[in-house]
Amino acid sequence: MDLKISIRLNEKLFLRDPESSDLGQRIFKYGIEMIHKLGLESFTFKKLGEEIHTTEASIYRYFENKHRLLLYIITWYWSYLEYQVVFNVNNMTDTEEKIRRVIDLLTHELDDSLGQIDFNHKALYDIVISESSKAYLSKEVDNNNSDHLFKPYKDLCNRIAVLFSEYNQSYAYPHSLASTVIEAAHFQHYFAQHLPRLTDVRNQNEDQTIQAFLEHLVFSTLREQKGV
Amino acid sequence: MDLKISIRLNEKLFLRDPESSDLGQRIFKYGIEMIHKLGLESFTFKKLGEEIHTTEASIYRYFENKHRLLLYIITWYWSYLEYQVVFNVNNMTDTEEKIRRVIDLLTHELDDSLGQIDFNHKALYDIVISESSKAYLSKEVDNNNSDHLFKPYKDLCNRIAVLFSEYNQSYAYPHSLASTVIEAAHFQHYFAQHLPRLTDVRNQNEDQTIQAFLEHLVFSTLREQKGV
DNA sequence: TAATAATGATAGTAAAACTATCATTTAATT
DNA sequence: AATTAAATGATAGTTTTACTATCATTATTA
Repeated sequence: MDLKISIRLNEKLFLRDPESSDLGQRIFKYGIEMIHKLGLESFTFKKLGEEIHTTEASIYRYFENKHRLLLYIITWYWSYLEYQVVFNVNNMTDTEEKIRRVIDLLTHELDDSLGQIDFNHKALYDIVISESSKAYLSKEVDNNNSDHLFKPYKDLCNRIAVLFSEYNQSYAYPHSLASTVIEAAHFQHYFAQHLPRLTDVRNQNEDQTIQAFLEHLVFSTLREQKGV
Repeated sequence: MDLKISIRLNEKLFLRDPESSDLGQRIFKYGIEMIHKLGLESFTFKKLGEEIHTTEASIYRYFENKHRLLLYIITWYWSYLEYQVVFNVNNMTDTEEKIRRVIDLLTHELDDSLGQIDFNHKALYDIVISESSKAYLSKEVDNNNSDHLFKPYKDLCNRIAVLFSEYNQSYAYPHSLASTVIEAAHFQHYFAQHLPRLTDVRNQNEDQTIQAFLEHLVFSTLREQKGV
């Protein structure tokens, strides 16, 4: 079986679809690589152009600016992750088990067992951890939101919230808990790597510890009021 | 009684102490105002200079760049907040009550009952919500951390973690829970204002709802294992 | 009152963040 | 195979940002 699932992203994210050409795909692939290496602040289209032997101007034909490229990359991640969530949870019957699986997916880098990904997904996960909030923490948020650019994030969040509600119908904050878990999964990683006094997570077993922390957090919170 | 508590911040945050002169204080005060208005990305020292009738060059004598100014502002906030926590919790005996008070402080803008603050503290709180993570999400994190620039944040986090441990000695993740609560307090506000589908918090009673969400989260989590 | 420090005024540089133009290569259509 | 259209490359140029440097002027302090 050699099916290629391709993720269609909102057309407002780009000027020319990067999936549609070799150059576009290189911009995506090496964009991830270079944002990872340089950080968003030092990353420029000029530098990316040099790396992939094209010009600044050519890259500008695909993306309005580097923030849009970041948003595209992050959105790709949200979309793929939601797909993974649906795929993984699909044949499970137990809600608790589903939630555990979701937390597992959130705390580890993307799984490529289907062999879909031809870029550095460790780098992508690192970018998600350290740059993703910059995708929405900007003055363009409201405009971007009107253009539905954050839909994949919201969809993912909502899917998790639905599981929480399924687990405990009387819980009042399923969406807030979902977004908290998603965000916490990321910054606990970041803190473990850079500001260890803000976390109890150690470098060894980083993923598992975060997973354990979040599982405990979620199930304690959801059980508390169960049946009340 | 007319005491002026002044917060001494790490000297590596600035080139010349902004507290020490009228110009420095204007940079701080109107820096908050303008970052709030323009967002960090569009904010420049040139624009700030025009606003306060000084020159770009003069501002550069106080701060290396706008990120340092942001870090200074955010650090000021962490320090003041820790002071508030200590002050407010001081004469309480019940740990649960202390924790509730801390969550209350985290979810509301800074209290100026002492009349210490002569700048827009609503704007400061908004900046903390939408810009503070940019203070550490950069490639300079590790260097900044070596210079102890995040100490106030860590101290605050630690103080909260200690309360959590006091409440339940067997809880394994007090620091992670503390940083999660701090961060969640901010982005739940942000989501309520800009991406409402990521939260259950409404615009009315925003602060109280976030407070209720976090109290429930914290106490459920801490109670779960109590006595285990 | 002299010395010192802070600020203002001005200028300048390097890089970032774009936009524009036109030639050339590649791909699609007839 | 010839024609046309689309994508890319090459080059150049503009505006803004993010600084640094210099020197004159205005406050402070000794």
